[in-house]
Amino acid sequence: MNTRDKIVYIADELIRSQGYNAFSYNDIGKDMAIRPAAVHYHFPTKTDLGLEVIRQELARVTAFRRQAPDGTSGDQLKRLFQTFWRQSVERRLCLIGALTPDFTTFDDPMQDAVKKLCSEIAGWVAVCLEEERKEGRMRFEGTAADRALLVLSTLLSSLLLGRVMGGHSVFESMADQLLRDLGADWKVWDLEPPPEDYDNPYSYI
Amino acid sequence: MNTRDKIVYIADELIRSQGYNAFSYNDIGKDMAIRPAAVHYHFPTKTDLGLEVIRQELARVTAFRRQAPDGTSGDQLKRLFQTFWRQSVERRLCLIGALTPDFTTFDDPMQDAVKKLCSEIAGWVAVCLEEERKEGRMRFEGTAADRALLVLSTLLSSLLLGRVMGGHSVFESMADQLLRDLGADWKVWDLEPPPEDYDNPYSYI
DNA sequence: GTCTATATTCCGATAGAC
DNA sequence: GTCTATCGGAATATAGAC
Repeated sequence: MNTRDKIVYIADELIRSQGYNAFSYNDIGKDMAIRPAAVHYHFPTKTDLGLEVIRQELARVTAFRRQAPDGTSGDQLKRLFQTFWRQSVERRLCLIGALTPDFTTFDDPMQDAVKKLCSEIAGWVAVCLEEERKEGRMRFEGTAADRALLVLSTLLSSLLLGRVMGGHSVFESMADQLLRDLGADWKVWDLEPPPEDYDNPYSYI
Repeated sequence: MNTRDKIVYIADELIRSQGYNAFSYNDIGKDMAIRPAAVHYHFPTKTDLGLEVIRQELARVTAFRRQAPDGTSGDQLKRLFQTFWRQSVERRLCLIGALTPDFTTFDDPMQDAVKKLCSEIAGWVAVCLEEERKEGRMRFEGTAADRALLVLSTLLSSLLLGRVMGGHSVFESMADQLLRDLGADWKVWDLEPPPEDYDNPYSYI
């Protein structure tokens, strides 16, 4: 992995574990044994770096969706839950949960990117939910877009609360209730242990 | 209101609108027309100030619960939803949503206080949910404690996502789904407009 | 091209004036 | 007691060495 990608990788991890405003170029430098200023060569401003972290995340989601066969919305949702499960175990947040709290402190380009991140992810989940409902494998009232926000919220908050209230039992409990409310025919416990061989292990969202 | 309480009041507002790590003593000073260092007289360290913000919030919740008549768990939940509705309109976060993302950057006393904040609020909601279920006014599977986390998560995230994805329609949609899943006999739209005459208008949680 | 040394600004915190 | 002047350090960012 080249220096530039390594910087993005570490920034991604730091954003999820400490928050965007709490990490510094110095933190990145320490992890890579380079000076903070060297990071500025690759990403002149912190916004440049933040935008790239978000861009790569969205690229991974897009790639995943593109290579997913038709009619696998259920599997895609399982993968989503798996990913959050893994984040929970490693006590990290998803990008949405890590970035939205600091939203008002961002400059315009970052705010736009965060908006796009949220809407793209929510849109993906909505498509999956709609198909699952159409196929009779899930049931819910209202629009799929509304329901997608509820799903995302629960997953997102389970990571926030899990870190504070001890253990990933929080994630498991909340994901379980969520799936029950949706009438899903699978449970969190059915899932494989979250895989560790992603291109970027902190994917997706 | 004396200087000390005014500082706490403004700190509370800044934490909810910008996040804990993003606000400074300088921001407080600007709002009050005093120097940043004057704030240090009242609260030597930022932790001292953060702890007081949390303490006052919990005191308000405790006072509210104490003065609430028996058998009003439904009304208490309505008040909770009302409060979140108001925060949503004013584009602020609840304290839990504002503090938990920065959790790993806090020192021990702040971490303990945030833990206590979460567990106290969740405990309150759990008691209300349990009573509503017992009285047949709500229905859900699993423990009330687990369900309380789901309720809290949804409310919390609706504020996070609402600021980003435009308008309080996010809160209204999510709260509506939440109440439907619980089988509540009331809807968000039934609630009075959120009152503005609290001791501290940013209450509770 | 890539990184180091350095500047600048702002943070939280202390010492001391009134 | 209450607040102002100021410190030491860390943050982002720039200028220039290799």
